[in-house]
Amino acid sequence: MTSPPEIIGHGTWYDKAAKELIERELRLGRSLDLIRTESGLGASGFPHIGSLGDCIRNYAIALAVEEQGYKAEYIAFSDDKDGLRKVPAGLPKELEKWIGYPVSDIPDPFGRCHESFGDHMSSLLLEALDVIGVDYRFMSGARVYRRGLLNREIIEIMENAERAGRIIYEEIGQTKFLNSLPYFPVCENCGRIYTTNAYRYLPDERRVLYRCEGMEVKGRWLEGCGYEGEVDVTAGEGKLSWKVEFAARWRALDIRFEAYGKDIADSVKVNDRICREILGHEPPMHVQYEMFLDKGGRKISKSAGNVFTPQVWFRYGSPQSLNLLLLKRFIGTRSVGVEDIPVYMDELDRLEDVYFNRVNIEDPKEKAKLRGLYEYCWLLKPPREPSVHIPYRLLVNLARVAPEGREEEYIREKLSEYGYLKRGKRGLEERIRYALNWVRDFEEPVRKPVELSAEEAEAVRRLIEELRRGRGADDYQSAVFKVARSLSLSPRRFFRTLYLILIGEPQGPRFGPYVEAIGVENAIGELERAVERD
RNA sequence: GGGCCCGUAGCUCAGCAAGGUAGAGCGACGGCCUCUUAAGCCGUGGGUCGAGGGUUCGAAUCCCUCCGGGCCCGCCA
Repeated sequence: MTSPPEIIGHGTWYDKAAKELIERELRLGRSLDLIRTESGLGASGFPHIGSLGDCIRNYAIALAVEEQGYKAEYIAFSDDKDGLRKVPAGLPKELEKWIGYPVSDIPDPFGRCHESFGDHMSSLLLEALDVIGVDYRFMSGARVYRRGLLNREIIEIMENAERAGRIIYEEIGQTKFLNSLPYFPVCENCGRIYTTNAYRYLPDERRVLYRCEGMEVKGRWLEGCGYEGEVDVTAGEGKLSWKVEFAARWRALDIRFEAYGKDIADSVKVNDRICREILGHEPPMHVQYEMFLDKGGRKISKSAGNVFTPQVWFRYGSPQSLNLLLLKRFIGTRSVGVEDIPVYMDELDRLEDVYFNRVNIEDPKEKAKLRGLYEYCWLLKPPREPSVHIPYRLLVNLARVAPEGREEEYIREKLSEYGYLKRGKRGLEERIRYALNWVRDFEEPVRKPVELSAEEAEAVRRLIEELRRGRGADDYQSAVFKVARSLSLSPRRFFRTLYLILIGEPQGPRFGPYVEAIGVENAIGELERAVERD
């Protein structure tokens, strides 16, 4: 009640969770030499913003643990032994033939840039982690199985498969593993992993007997090849079902924390019990969060198949602004789209103002939280100086009207005029680039031919004459009124026409200075084209 | 069938971890550039925080019930 507001770490949710995590490990009496967090990286499709969220949040916990004075490590585990279930949007239909194959066995559809389909997909996510500056230890599921890192766990689970099947049934009502082993061998005949049914385990040889009988994948029946075989479960020729695999990973890799999306909540629930009851190991601390949803409606990028990827975000916004989206809240379903990027860019500026004491926050708890959030957006390596702050919308508006060929120069001039550059220009170049990308990608097609009435065409012709005679911004500005008066045209309407011709918008910057900025010859050129077309 | 989240200004949402005077953006409205151009600037209005109950000196925030909306999982991962 009246207790002083004791602030943990940087005052954020992450610091509190890290503290709980450490207290839990102390209670369990486990070594605190190295606290590992983990997240699984899907490798069967384009990494979505949410995939990055899995990584960043688990990494942020690792950072928070380090802030409490312990060593921590974040493991990015690629689920590349998983089979392909669906051809991702934007990729050729021919890939259908690879459905059911482990994604690490499928050739890279983009050519030779990566070893496999799975490798290509997970590397997209790793690239994003590198851009953001996440310090991770990468593990490939396929390689982990091949190197036998999970062998002890696989054997224990196979030996107790019946109990595992019962636990799965009790927790989520799934009957499949009452009759099958929670292990998917890669079929030695056809190479697929989802079509096999492992029905018997031979403990002495550590082999499973299986039939390639087929399985329903995403509502479609995937026919098996009928092959019957047996495989050594320690040879990396297959994988554990997700229902038991997490548990194996947690113990073998000594994972102490894993936050997960609610889509895998059931699997986590089952794996917690498997881990405790079969592997005799206390599972990691968990936090469940909601999903990020696509807003839809807006085309993002053809090559990415309309998936909202981190790479798309980086075209229009900074890595830190993306971190802000991913870190600021842990709960609540959130629909995200590119249209949200400006909001997060501006919000990050506000946080930066708080961090550098440019705005005062009375409540110390509130202040600590906002500062902490800012620091986590920078992964605890905040800059020493603030960047230049410009409302994103202003940049976009300037980018929209900037004369072709000298966009950056024009924007810099205007910003300077508006007084935005007084406190330095740190990060200005990137901001201009984001805004220009935004305009190029989302606002280009508005420039359509302007239909001119005979009167308007005449006005434009007269204006061209005046502009040729004029000498400077004031002359150009007056010319508009002069011409309008001479033809008893409403200046308002005439301006509208001129802006439509020059920038494709009914309104724009002050005419005279703008003509000077883009070069009077260029302006005349545009106007001539408009009358000729007419 | 099982589970999770949300409901706050006209709209979109923040605030909720750890209770202390209700916030932002957009829109609306009014004003500002001395030749009828605003992307800009200044200002105004606007909310019984879904409903009810509980805890508390104090609840948007914690607990319970209900109503409304959304999402995830259901023999894959």
